[in-house]
Amino acid sequence: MGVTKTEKFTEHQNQVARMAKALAHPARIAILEYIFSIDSCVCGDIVNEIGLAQPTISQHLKELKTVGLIKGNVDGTSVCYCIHHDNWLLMKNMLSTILDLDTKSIDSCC
Amino acid sequence: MGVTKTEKFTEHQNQVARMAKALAHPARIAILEYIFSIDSCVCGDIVNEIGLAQPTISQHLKELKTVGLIKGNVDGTSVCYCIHHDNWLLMKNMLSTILDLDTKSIDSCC
DNA sequence: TTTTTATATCGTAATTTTACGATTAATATT
DNA sequence: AATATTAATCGTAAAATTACGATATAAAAA
Repeated sequence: MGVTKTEKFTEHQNQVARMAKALAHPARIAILEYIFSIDSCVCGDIVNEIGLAQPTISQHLKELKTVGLIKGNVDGTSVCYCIHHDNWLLMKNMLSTILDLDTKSIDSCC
Repeated sequence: MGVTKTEKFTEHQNQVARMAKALAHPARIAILEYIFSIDSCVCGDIVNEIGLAQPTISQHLKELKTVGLIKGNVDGTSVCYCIHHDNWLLMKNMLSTILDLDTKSIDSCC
């Protein structure tokens, strides 16, 4: 136990959940907001911005990179991160398939 | 360790993460999609629809209820669940504050 | 070349999440 | 009243997540 039973659900349901999971931690929200606020690549100062230890930030960045929401390229000793805009849009579309289900439905009870 | 350092982040960042977390499991996505598909209350047959044990479903329903995305009212021996439309809208607005950040930004590097 | 700087990875502890059998609680049926 | 039905709760195991010190890696600066 402790394992999500992925095989019980559709590929789409698993992907939606996977995207939501990437956003399911305040540190990752803070990181993404910060990168957006710079409006270009963030080189080096993410660790200073967020009040967590460097390995922890590195771990969160890795998760965001793994799901494809950000991309990083090495620049000397530091690494520059920025939003992967194409994948961000894919993520939004993915999430909106569930988020926008309420536009079609009308309160018929409760 | 193992605890999210909530105090390091803004109330808003914590709330966004909390909402995303509610959607971060395929079973909960499946449950929500199913309730939407019925377009009214779902009384009793959620467990049959999703291929997980009854206590597991009950646990997921509780989580969705705790964040306010669904509401349930007792009807005899069964319980009817439906979407909490007001809160669903609040959740969408909450998430869109981060999801829509990309509309303002232009690729200036990477 | 040695030292500094910046990030990633390793190892690990604490906590949370996921899952489910067993049981309880509450109502409906007989 | 006894039984059946349905959902919640309890207890617990397995796994995943979060966090960070220590260390490794890699490039820049001295």
